[in-house]
Amino acid sequence: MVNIKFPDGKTIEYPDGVTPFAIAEKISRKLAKSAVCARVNGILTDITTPLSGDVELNILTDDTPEGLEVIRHSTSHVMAEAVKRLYPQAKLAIGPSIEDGFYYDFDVAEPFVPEDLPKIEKEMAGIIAEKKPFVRIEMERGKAIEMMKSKDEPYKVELLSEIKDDKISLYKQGDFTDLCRGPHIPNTGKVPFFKILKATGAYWRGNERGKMLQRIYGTAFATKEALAEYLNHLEEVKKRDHRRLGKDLDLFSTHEEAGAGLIFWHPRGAMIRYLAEEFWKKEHLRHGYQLLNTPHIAKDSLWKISGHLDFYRESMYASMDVDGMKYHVKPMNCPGHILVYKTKVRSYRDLPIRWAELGTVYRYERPGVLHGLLRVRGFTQDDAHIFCEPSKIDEEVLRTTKFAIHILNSFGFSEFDVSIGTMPEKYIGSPDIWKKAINALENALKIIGISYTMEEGGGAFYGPKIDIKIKDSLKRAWQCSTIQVDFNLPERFDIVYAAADGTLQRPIMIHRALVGSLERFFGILIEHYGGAFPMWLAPVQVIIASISEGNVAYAEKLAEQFRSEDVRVETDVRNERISLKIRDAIAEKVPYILIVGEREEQNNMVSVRERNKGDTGQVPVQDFLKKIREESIFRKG
RNA sequence: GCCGAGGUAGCUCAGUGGUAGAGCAGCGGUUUCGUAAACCGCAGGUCGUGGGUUCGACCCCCAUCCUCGGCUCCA
Repeated sequence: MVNIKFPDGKTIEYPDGVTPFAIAEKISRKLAKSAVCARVNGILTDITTPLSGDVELNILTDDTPEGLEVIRHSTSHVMAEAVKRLYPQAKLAIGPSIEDGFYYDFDVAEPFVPEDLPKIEKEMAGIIAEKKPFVRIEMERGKAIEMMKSKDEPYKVELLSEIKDDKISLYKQGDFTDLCRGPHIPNTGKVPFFKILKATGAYWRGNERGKMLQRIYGTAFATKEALAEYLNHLEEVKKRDHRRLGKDLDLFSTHEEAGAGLIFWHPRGAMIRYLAEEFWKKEHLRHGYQLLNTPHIAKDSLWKISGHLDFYRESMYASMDVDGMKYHVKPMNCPGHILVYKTKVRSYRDLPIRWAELGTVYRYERPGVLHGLLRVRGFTQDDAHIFCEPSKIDEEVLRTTKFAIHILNSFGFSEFDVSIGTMPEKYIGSPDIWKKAINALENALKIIGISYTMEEGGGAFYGPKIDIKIKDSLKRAWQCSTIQVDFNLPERFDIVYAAADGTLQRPIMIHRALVGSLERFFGILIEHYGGAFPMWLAPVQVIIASISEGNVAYAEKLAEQFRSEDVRVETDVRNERISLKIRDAIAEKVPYILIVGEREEQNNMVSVRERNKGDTGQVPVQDFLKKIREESIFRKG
């Protein structure tokens, strides 16, 4: 007999060799139907594995995260079988479940083309209809290697030869056998609602110099609704794509003539940038920073001292000749700030010095990685460098982190993922000094009470860092803030301050960016708001639309009045119907549309149409102005 | 950088070895209109760029630039 302990604490006896599935059937038909796998004494297993001894049992249904993962993993096996049926020459690599779905990598002579995907989907449907059981097979590693050799699956052989255990497991459905830890769903008929999404290239084991394989991505969900919802979500993401909205809303462009990854800000985009910059500068001044401006190019001697020519060369553009000397476009602002520091003797009384600059830098990014505003070659960092006494490092990191969160909050973000990056392989400075810095970062985060993760090896070459990722309205995470301690540059540039005891001491430097880069953050903002910017950032806050020719003068008079009060207003006095003007203004995602005709003109009123609310009726002009004046100040989206 | 897909009018897209198309936007006219598309007309393209094959290339081939989906990278 086996004693089964259930999650609710009850223990029931079953005959030896009973399977979780049989137990589920006993409990209810519904449970048996939705059961996907089981957790037996904490270990995920097949639902068909016989049980013995005393076990704690969790039956996992298709609506649990583990259940869904198993479903997706099994679907990847089904897809692999389908591919092998259609393309017998294909070699299998790996096929895990991932967030939101799964993929499988194949080595095929001809890359998959989009037309292949429906064929594969159809084949999968056939396999699913066959309801073939997933059978777990355990065997000696050597035997498995033999088997995969005989099947001519070199990638599986390679994987097997690296596994430490002698006993390995395989899963078989019909004639298709794959190396796999499991668990799996009981049979292929249990694959619920799936979709193949795309085929791409991917390196074997992620190695750039390795073989390029072909990867097929797909997803699967327990219910039709969940799949539909996910596909819907993908549509929503597409609709909010900043490249799409950037074009539709006339915010920015890139140009083949100018080069890849170089952004041109159009009037409306530039207005949003101006508003963001203005806010950013004011907040910095309020938080104890001073502003700096430094040049875009500098002689290679500067980059030699900073170490960039040694450590950052791949990301720097080639030098240009100026009077027989080599100059480089700057990839970072820090050396410039240090030069300013060095212009006079600094006292401990001057510290901390906090210098901020919206500094434009240029970095070489490989052509394949460029992406709209999110990955570019020229961008403006919202940079700052803090020079402080070593004893003040905790305090400054704390301050900076709080400030970062304040700024991000102001732009409408309130969820964060925080991590600390530790010493990478390529680094400068002593390990001891690194340890100290990491402690400082951890202390600061502990004091604030933010939870964080450690990213081993995730630091910059010159020091450890705190990274803050924001979550946008679609729950996607974006790296924005970074706070980096630097024990190294002060050393390289030999910067000092006069301490209280009259000795010269080395300050600590903290590099930090809050929104990261203006280009990237702009892209994030566009997607976060779906182009519908809050009042304080909206490039056009109000469109005044005239009903007919007779009201044009009134519309323009109002616009002039609004403009004099710093309202960002435009008029639409085209010879068009009001419904067309409303339609166009809605497409531009303008917060307020004011409709003015005879009725409004006579009483000095406006008819208000609010974004997302529709027609909200007539109000006196002064009332409307008062309302939007207040809204324009309000931040946090 | 690697694998794949793509680049035709301002935008979205059709076309396919034999004279380059539509809708929207633009411009002109008519209409003067009350909350998500009035009507008529006009104009707009060296089909990303450079070579090649061909009697003839938007179409086929090569190179190159740019974009997209991934991989890799991301101080």
